[in-house]
Amino acid sequence: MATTETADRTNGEATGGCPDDLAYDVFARNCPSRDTLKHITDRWGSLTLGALLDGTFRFNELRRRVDGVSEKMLSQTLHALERDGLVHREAQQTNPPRVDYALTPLGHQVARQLRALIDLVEDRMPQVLQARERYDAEHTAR
Amino acid sequence: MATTETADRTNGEATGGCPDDLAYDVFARNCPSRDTLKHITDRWGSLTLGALLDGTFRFNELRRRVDGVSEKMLSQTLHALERDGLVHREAQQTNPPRVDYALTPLGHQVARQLRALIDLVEDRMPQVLQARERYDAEHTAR
DNA sequence: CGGTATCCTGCGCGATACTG
DNA sequence: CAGTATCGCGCAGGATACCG
Repeated sequence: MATTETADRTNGEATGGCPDDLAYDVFARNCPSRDTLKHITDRWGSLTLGALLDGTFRFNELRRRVDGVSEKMLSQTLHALERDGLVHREAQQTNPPRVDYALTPLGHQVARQLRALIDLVEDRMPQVLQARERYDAEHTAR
Repeated sequence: MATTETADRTNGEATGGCPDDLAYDVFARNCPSRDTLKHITDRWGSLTLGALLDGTFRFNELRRRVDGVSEKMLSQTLHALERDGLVHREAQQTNPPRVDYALTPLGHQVARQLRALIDLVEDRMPQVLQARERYDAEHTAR
């Protein structure tokens, strides 16, 4: 079991704590908060949380909303987020099966912070693109 | 040139825009905002921006603050962030050389959003760890 | 529909060595 | 000190096939 998590678990996920076990400092390696931050900010993690801010969705609905995610990665991402207590999974024992994913209260708090970041980035993209042009211009001739 | 960026460029960085080129929707693939979000939320990107919120730092000072980052990855990360207009690089032509890195105004806005997320995660880690235990308990016996 | 099991590949990233 | 150059490994993650 937990097959799709292999990569995740073999990764870091140090069960040991931070130097000071009261503070969870992401800047220290071997701190579990770094792993959680990674789950959240990961390519698919961030987009999945962002998508779930809009409501409750079924597996394939999510796949469509998070453009480009594969079945495997969405599944893996959802498991990690569920394990961290950010996503709630509700399966109805019907045929065909129906599974709904939603944010937990904690997940909602996180997702809102994340969304604020995403909105900021989207809003400032013109500045970013402009900065890139400047940078590239200076570094190609140089 | 741009040697360390190879991976980055070969990646996505689609110069084409989003379907609608006025909105930069991270949920759509091939949208440049997704790349920028990646730079920001990347393992080292997030930590580097977070570290720079505390002030201006030299290369090796940053290396020490962002525990575990290699020279190569820090260099690469800083270049990406500088290119996106989030980090300002100021080199003094002295011997030994001295280079200072600081956030741009835009970088500051982004970093503050990011920091809010990081603080939230660190603050809620006990809940996360508790959720993990519950999850693991339910899924190992099962 | 809602996944899991497997296989395979590219590139993320660390280690090491070298430069100005 | 502040990087770049190069090599190599390992995992992220896509493609495909299969299952309840």
